Amino acid sequence: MCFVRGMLTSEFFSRHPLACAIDLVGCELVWEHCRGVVVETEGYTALGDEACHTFLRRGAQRFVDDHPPGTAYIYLNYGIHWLLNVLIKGGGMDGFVLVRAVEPMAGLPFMRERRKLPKAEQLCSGPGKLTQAFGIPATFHGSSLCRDARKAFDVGAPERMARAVVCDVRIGISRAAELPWRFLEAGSAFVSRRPTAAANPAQSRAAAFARFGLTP
DNA sequence: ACACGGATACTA
DNA sequence: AGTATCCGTGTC
Repeated sequence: MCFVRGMLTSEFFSRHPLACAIDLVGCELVWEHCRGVVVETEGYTALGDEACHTFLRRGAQRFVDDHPPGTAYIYLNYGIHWLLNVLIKGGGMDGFVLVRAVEPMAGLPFMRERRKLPKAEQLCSGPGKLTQAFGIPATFHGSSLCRDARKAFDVGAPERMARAVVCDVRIGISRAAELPWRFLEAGSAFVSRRPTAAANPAQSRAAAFARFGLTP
């Protein structure tokens, strides 16, 4: 994958879900006046992953069938929090990437107004927090993140993309929770939960790909 | 430690 | 219509 500064296209989301989850770390999430670097993601595969919505929710598989890669999959969790996922499709294995944490870069006054909290480290340090901070509405569910540059993912700055990545187990799920499919920017203070440093050493993006047998 | 809260997909 | 489950957050 060749990284050129600019909005990510459907091509980016037409690879293995874990490859997309790794490469989204360091990219920027853009939503109107708000912008931030993605520092934590989780990968979910439509097949062989009991934690993926396609495993129990009939509508989820229909969603995969009916939408192109790069479509936003937004759902309500615990009756309170809206969680932003991206549909990954067309790369041999379909699935989703859950955006779990973002380091705010622009639009912080808007985020503080919606979050009612002052500390920048906690504005977007969780999947429910970031959708609230960015003001991403549930009505965007089913819309493409590849169509409008004001509501999209951008490739991050080179120095940001060069930072090490940490692989850790996924968080907050009861099924298939042991899979190390959570990816964090090494050393980030903006993640939802810090990884256990000893068991999960930081590694290069290429090394993370190699760990899962992925090809760039 | 616990309360909060609603969509989805079951059973009947 | 009733029940079980769910990829979380804030406050106690």
